[in-house]
Amino acid sequence: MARKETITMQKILDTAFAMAREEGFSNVTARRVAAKAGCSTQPIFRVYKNMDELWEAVYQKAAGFFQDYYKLYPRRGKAPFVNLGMAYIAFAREEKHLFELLFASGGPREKSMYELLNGAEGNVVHEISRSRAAGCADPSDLFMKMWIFIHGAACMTLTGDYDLSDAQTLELLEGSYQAFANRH
Amino acid sequence: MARKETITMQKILDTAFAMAREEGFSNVTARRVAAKAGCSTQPIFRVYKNMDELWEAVYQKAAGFFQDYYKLYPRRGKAPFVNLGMAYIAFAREEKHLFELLFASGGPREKSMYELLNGAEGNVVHEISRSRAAGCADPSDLFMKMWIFIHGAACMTLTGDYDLSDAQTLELLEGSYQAFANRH
DNA sequence: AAACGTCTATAACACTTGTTATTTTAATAG
DNA sequence: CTATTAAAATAACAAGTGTTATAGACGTTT
Repeated sequence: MARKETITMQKILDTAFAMAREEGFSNVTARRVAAKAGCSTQPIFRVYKNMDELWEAVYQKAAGFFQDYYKLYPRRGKAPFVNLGMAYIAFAREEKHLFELLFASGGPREKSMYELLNGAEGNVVHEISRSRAAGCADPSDLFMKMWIFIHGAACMTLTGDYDLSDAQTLELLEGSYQAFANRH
Repeated sequence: MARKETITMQKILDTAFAMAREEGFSNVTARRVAAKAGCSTQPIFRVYKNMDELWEAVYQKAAGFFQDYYKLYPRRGKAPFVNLGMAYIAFAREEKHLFELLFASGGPREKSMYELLNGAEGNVVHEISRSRAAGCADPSDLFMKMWIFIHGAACMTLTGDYDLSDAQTLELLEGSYQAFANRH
């Protein structure tokens, strides 16, 4: 009845996501995706209404990718905030382009960090509740401070102003956590 | 002997800088600058070899702008790091596009933050020396932690995840400074 | 007033972008 | 084997980019 589909939606999305990951989100253009997928631009616009729709799909895939990354990252620290920071900073170092897209671009597409973390299984919000149950006086203040600190370190990896090993980062985060928690 | 110059280098640079400040660095294109300056693109390429040269000049002007901003910002905190943080975070809030260009873009043009701050008069490096003289045990560790924290808060203003008043920020920074300083 | 020299404007080139119209290809149904 | 039908390729359009060649405008000098 008709010709067989060779370029699937999945293939286009995977290609576009790989490009966003390796070359940066701004390099995900119609012609470049087509070239990397080994086809013309036409199949893209068959399965996606326009590029905005593909970009949105790439963003969502990146969000899921981070959540998996966070979920699977080894818990080496004592406090949940420390583990969150370790995963977040490692993600910034190892997935610079995705980190920029998700957490540092400031674009309109961007979810809030809270939302993005809350979506992950084993999410940090549960861990905050546990902190409160464990007797922390002001967990939301601690959360904010740790979050600012973690985000700062992660963003500095993008500009090359932060380049510490995992062991050093672990020590840094443990120390900061203690410093923030042991007050008033 | 010749026609009078109407579009000066200064006018072009001022126009381009204003655009970078108000509309973002990526909107500083040859035609848009020309339109805003009320001329054709030709005068731009008379005084600048190419757009890269103008962009570099805009970047340098932004760097000087921040240094003036930092120098003139009122010192309301007790510690030098707190004052640095207040100015830095206020700059991120009030000059989003310039902050992104200078401190959060990750581009190849970017100076290190240390370099950028060190260039300012009344620079923070002097203030660190004073901290050491004042008896702080490990000023470079304190500097790093405060710097990470300050940078984190500033970057969060870009994504809308940090929106505290000056008074709240002052309290936050004073608290963090105390937390970081009272450990070793 | 005429000529010269320099600044500006106009127009064009080559390239990239998203998007769409048209044509070709291929697989199935009769 | 032919006709149908959907997918893919080709080509084009309109808008944007940096850059450059050409033509025009203007002030100074002779």
